[in-house]
Amino acid sequence: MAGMDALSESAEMMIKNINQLAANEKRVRTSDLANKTELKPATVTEMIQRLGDLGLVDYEPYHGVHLTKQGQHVADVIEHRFNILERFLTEILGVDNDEASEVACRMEHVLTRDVEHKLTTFLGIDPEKESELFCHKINIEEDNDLKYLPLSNFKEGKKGTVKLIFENNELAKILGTKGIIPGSSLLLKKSKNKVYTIQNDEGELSVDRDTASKIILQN
Amino acid sequence: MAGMDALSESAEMMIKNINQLAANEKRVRTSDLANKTELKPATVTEMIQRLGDLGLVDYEPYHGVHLTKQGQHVADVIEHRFNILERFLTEILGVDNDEASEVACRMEHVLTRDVEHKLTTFLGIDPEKESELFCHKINIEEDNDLKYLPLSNFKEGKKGTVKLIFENNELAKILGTKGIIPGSSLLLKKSKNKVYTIQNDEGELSVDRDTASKIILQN
DNA sequence: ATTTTTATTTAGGTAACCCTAAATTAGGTG
DNA sequence: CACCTAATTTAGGGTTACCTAAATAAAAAT
Repeated sequence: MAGMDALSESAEMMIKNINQLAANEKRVRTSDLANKTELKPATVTEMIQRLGDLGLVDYEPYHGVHLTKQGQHVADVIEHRFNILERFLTEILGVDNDEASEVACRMEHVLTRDVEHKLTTFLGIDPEKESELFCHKINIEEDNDLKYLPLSNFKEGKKGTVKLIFENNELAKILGTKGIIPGSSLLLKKSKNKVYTIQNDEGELSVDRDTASKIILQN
Repeated sequence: MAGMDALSESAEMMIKNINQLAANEKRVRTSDLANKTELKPATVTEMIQRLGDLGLVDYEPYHGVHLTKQGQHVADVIEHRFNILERFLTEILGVDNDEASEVACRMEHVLTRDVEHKLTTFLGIDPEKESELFCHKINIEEDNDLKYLPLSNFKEGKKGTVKLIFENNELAKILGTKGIIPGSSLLLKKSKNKVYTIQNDEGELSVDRDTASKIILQN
């Protein structure tokens, strides 16, 4: 592919903003971008010219820009990374929304594919839903190298150790009565139609995907 | 304070490298920095001149640099952020060492104090040890806004809900028999001499700091 | 102590990002 | 359709962060 070098943060931000404004209008105008980015129009023109040269946007002087297929892909990746980071910061660390948004917006540019992927699975996001939502296909390949993994992303027939259980107090209690507590082992017998059938010393039970996403295992 | 604007990533990296080389020699030479950073000597000279103007290094032409108090503080903050990020990436996400190191090295420049702090407490690091290790005093103030918090960083007399229990399988089992499972409530009665005395429906028990750092609560 | 070698700095150049001010184009108005 | 206004681009300037090549200072060697 052409232009495979890493894009600058500024360039990625411009693409992100073009993508966001493109929701309203087909061709995004220079002044709208200037407004959104708080840059001067002249600066925006310069940037989109550069992006045009890189084949990331289709730029017609005096008539705005829109993302090329390649540019759209970049936008989707950035968008996804932002969402993942923001969720991690707010849901797990408890960072307040504004700050989480700002920090995520800076971090999104330095995430690698692998870290993004691992963070995604750590958050227990359904890969299917994910690709719907973010238009960014994540290849799930082998996750055997991931230390912590939600049950929802576990493989059939795989055995793991429960490391932690997220969120739902009721849920945790119920699972506890079935021997599913941190430290215990379990086997994922079947995952079919979003129903996860697990087996442990005390027998078998099935849980839904939402529940499965809250049980974090080590494989 | 003078020069309170955010430093560039390049500037922060240079300070970090000066600090690391300073372990061997008092005054760090241009060529050593050039080697370590893979920049040309002329570039290094230019950078350290800028840092000198900012009061971050003490620069004597032809005789190398060393960090000023102010520069040392920047180095300590960066170092700490790097360590925290690296630990999170390897220990929690299971990212492999080389990639974790690289990503942490990029992310360290965009972490805010608050996120750094919350990540630190999330990892269950003892604030005391931390300041020894990293020479970077974290003010622990109010952590009431943090959703997830290890017992080791909980306040005496505070009640919380167990959200998850990390790592030690044996430990989790034992805690489980005492009613400490995700979803259950507990009260931290006393934390003294690194012994944490907790109370719940089933009675009282005491745990050491290491154990306490593995019990994550929601307050 | 002078010379040679090596380290360092200065000088001058490029590209990315930002700006302001001046030119230009597009699009609506009379 | 010529005109005016608002949007846009071009021209020209500044800073940071890199570079190479030339000059200079320090250190080592004879």
